[in-house]
Amino acid sequence: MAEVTILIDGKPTIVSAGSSLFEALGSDKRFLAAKVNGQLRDLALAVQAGDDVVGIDLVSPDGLAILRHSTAHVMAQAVQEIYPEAILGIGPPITDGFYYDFGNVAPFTPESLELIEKKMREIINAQQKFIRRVVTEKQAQVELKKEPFKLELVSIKGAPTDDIMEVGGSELTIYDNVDRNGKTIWCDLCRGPHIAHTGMIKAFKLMKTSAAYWRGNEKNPSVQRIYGTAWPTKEELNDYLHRLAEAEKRDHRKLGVELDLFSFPEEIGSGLAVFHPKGGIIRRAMEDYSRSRHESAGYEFVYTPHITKSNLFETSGHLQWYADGMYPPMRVDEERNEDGSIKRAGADYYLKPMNCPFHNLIYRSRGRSYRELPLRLFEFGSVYRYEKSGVIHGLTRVRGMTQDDAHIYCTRDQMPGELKSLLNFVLSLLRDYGLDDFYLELSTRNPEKSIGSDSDWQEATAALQAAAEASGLKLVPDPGGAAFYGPKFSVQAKDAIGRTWQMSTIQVDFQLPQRFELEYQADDGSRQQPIMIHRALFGSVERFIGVLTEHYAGAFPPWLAPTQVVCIPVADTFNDYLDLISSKLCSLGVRVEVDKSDERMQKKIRKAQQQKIPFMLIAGEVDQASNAVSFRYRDGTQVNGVAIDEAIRIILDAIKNRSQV
RNA sequence: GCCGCCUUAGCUCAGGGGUAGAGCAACGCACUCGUAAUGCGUAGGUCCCGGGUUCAAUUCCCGGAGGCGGCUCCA
Repeated sequence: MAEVTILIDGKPTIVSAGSSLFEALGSDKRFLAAKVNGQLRDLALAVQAGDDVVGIDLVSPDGLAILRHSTAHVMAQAVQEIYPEAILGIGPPITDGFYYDFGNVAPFTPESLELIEKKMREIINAQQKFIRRVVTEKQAQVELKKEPFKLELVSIKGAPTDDIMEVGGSELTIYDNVDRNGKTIWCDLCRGPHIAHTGMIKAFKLMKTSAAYWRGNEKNPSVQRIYGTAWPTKEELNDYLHRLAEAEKRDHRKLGVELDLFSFPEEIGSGLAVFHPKGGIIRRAMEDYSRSRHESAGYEFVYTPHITKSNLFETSGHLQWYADGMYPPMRVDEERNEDGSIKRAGADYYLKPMNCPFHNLIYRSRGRSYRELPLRLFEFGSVYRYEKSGVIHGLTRVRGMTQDDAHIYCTRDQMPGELKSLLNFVLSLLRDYGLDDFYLELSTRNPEKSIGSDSDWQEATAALQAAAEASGLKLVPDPGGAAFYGPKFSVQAKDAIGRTWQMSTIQVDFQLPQRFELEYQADDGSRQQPIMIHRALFGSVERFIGVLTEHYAGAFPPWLAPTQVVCIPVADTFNDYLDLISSKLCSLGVRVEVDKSDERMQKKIRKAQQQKIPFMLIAGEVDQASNAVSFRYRDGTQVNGVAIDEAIRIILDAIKNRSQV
């Protein structure tokens, strides 16, 4: 038999001509696909001389994606068996799972998901093979005549469609699902690759349903989407479900209720939060620390109103660009005659969606000298944005929020240095709040949604890029993601369970200085336009509290914790002893309570634990006799017999150092 | 804004065409206790709001508000 040489994992290997990839890879069941000359292929494909082959393991990212994509196919097959009228959209793998879109079908319900899961299990048990078949465009059109979405995909083939799994590469392929008797049960247009047969799906679950727009466009018809997940083993599926449950436990909306931090009273309106006393303490501690850091970094504090006449936002351009995102105006001072005609024209006042126009007015309230630059104006500024009802989410997406907003006015020469030191400032402050895993995203110009000269954009983008690179952090490009007036980078932070949150944004702006005709007098006596840098560090205070709540799972470090110390007497005869310690702590500024309720001490511990209070100080006869207390921490560890002075020092140190306990 | 689901005591949730229940929390009494729930008792409801059907609606229907999961959007 003829033999050919191929590369396996880069090593020349001799295999018999016509071998499948599966055979070439030693019939190793760990592999479910292979990368051939850089392209993912089915294992059933025959090797060609000179092929560069790498086996794709089930546990690799590519392997998981293939498994999930194949599971999506099985789901689509199940859906069409139950709802024959359903037409197929697309079904790609996504992070931790997959989805598939269907047209011409009523919304799925939890009951229909159960039916579909059951049908999927039948298909999996039948071990149907995925067989790849190359078709011409004509053939595909004939075979898919009942699948209008697929026909649309066939017709756009050739356009760069790398992100669509159904078509791509140089040829059109259909995958047939074939049963043990060789009969084709179902087929789907797909570029593949797939697992060899459905029996390789060991663990899957349908997760949720949603409506979506065909090809993600609001103008297109709506499709019904089912999300699912699939894993190599049942254990991994269970681990994944467990991770989801853990994430749910740290949901700040849930913790906000349990810890009595904040709420969203229906009476006020959607997306508008109130902070309760305990949430208020966290907020004040955060803000106070931020203020003191800003003060030492050379910022000046300003205050501006929440509403303004429309002309300010006409000057800034917001009314032209973002009127949809603003609350509608209030018309004031209008007077009408008896016939309803206008006697005196009123003025439209708007709630402010941004602080920058106000800061610009402060800048130009008098002449400015180059000696004043960089001028750094800081404000905890409340802004209101009319977010669509469907996007509002706890504290992370609201209609009313407080930005820790600053605008830095500087010369062109100062800009690169200012950006660099700004980024360091931002990162150092975020670290103090307990976030320490970052990367940066650089959002550059969207030509269709922006104004300004190319050279300005290029200069600003280069300065941002240089500052970002100097930080040594990973920089991810976000082409076209910039706001209309200038490029920005944003600091993305990873939380305790690895989720990323967009935190600070740093944005360069040539436009507003021009629109507001901002000037300074340079050292040669000429009048120059300053550059403006916008930056919010928390993004919004509300959102930052939401993120920190989830990051810490409600167990805030002592400096932020609403109650820092709770004193628990073993019996109420020790109340007075703990009162003494508590009043000492209190006089040192510690937020401390003595639990004098009628409960047993175990119950008090449980209560303090549920409130996630950092320090429990327990005292009974043994402690009192030696002028000591016993510590219990949130993780259950205890340190007994700590002398009172030492205990106070431990608590004060943790607060002062902003350390976690 | 779009699609689906949901809304019953402070919280978590059961129930169901004949005006309602549990656990926890709250309050009271007893218990005085060494590291995550002592016992007993009391009180607590416009069953989200408005309209309709019905002898009767918290329950069924329509509309609205709010929430949840997605989609879309995110200066």
